[in-house]
Amino acid sequence: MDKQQKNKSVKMNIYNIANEAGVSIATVSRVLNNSPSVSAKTKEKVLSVIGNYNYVPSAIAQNLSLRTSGNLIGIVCYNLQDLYYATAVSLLESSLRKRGHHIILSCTGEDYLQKQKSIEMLITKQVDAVILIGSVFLDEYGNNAYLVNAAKHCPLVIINGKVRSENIYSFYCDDFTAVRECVHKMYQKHRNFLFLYDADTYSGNLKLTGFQEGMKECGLDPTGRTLRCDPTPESAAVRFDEIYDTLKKIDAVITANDVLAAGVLNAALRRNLKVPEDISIVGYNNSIITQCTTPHLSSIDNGLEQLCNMAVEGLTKLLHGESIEGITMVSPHLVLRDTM
Amino acid sequence: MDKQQKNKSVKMNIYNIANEAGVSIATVSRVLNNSPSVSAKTKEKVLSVIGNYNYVPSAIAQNLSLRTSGNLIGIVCYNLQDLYYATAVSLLESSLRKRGHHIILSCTGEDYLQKQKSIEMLITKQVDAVILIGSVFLDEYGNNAYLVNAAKHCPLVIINGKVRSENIYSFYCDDFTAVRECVHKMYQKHRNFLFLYDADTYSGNLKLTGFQEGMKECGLDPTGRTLRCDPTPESAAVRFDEIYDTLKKIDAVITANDVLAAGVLNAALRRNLKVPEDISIVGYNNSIITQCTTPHLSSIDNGLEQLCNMAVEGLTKLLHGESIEGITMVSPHLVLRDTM
DNA sequence: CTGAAAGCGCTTACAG
DNA sequence: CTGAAAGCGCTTACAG
Repeated sequence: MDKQQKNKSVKMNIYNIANEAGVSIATVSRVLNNSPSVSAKTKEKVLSVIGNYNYVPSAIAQNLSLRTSGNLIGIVCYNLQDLYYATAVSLLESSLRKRGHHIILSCTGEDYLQKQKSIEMLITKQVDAVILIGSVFLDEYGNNAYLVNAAKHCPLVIINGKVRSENIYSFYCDDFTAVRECVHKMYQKHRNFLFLYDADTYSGNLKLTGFQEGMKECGLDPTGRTLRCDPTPESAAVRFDEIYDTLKKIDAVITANDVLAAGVLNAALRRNLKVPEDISIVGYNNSIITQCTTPHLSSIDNGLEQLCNMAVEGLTKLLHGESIEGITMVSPHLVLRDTM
Repeated sequence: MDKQQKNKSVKMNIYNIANEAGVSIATVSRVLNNSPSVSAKTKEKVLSVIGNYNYVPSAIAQNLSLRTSGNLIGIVCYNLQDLYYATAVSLLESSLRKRGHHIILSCTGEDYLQKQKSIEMLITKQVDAVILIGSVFLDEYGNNAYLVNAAKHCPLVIINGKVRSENIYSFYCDDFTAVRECVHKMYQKHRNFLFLYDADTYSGNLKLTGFQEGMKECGLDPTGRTLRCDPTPESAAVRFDEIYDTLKKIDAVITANDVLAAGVLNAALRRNLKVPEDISIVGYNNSIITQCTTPHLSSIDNGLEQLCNMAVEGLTKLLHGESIEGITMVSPHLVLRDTM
């Protein structure tokens, strides 16, 4: 057999290797697993055959045989093109990889059926746990049954969602309070508020209701002052422009993320408004976008890194048989820059 | 056995189910696979036991038994916190998921050893293929041996990298020509060029050399006019400021991505430069950042979506036994907005 | 329509 | 130090 052929990608298994080396599969397995009880000579021979054929044992079969898991963690996320989720997945991935886990990733958007399908697939793949990021949506009957059901197979970790049920662990950011307090703070100088958002996620709703509650507490009426737009700066700018005159000169805007805040800032500058003198703008996520604009955006930092770290730490404990709290909350904080 | 216990998460296997239903595992398997040759009565009985125990068969074991693959595709990417890579992974994931594949994700940064480890892990997990995004780095000997080796096990698809070898398929964007032509275009009005970049990836180098070549063709000396900075707007702004006076009023800046362009724009505005009258700025990636700034950034669109689509299409063909080109190139184009 | 048996690619007691 | 055998959780010819 010439070199050319040896390197051919014929899928080798342990039987082929054993045959070629003139030993039993048990022996091949032993050298694969560095068992001390193999003679140097045999070991060398087997190793050379393995090398020649570029043989790599199947982790799948090893796990089956050893009754061990594949150290797989499923991540189901809402939308990876949103920097927030991308950052979350990135943080989780690196943290989990350091602990010897591997990631199966699925992005599902708002479609709960797709989400359900993804979770079922992950369970089928024997994942040790699944992590949902900002992707808790109700099913057609308005409940979380599909999550409760999934949790019978492995722990479910939810980031920025809250489900109280057996074997489900929620980690979320108190966006409600953050926005509510932000309204109070802005109320010191402003009266004409506007809230812009672009998604009906759990945390999106916390922000929205936080805004409404804050306004009411300040004796203001939130009606007509919460607007949904598409997830682009342009859409935010257009919505802002549409409503600016109607609502008698808006002077305080909070947005559900920094991209929308940038859009509002653009529209405000286009109108020759002075920021923050004429209008204050506060974004959300404290992302790199805040530093891409002139002036830089003030933004609410939702402690994503902390959230992800806590989630992975919690998950690690669970996988080690320890128990953890069902619900963990992180407090966000306002980061002041130039737009407020 | 009460309901409480039934719902307990005892890992069931096909033997337990068969026992409980009073049939053989073959029969259970048949109802699992919807075989027509099971009596309605038996089927019902088995199904009820399966339901009671919330049993889900192991796809791992099924694949082993059927000698089928798990439809797993490995994705190794450089840095998911960079919007460019996040978008790439998102596009690949949704496209692959539609075709019935699942994704194992690994983010490795610049560390080639980590990259190698990730690729080996993926092969061990029996992936059908691995896709590398912007993450081709040379090993300590300055070569790609670890990739060539990996390609003996499954096809390697490289996005924004170029490796010519058996079973390796490269899809890249002609960033060299894009930047080179951009320099020529800017040369119509400008003479004082600057190029800012933040990573030594393959495509990063294409952009860099495209800039140098373009300048030379225009009779300009690129020396000292290419600067590396950190991947933040602030770092870009600082580097720009440092060099602005030294280099006698820079009036044309090209950056390796939009974040850096935003940083330069900030610094320029801070100096009260008029954009684009006093200085033109062109970013790269045509990301959402371009629309977050005032004025909006002109940017080179590297056709990421097209690249990802072509890669997945190519991969699908490969997996169906068809053959495809080893190297595929996509042409980027300049998108003019307000900064040039 | 149903079950016993062999097999997927591995590992590890158990003998020798 | 080495091999034959049983087992991981499945599927599917082969008999009946």
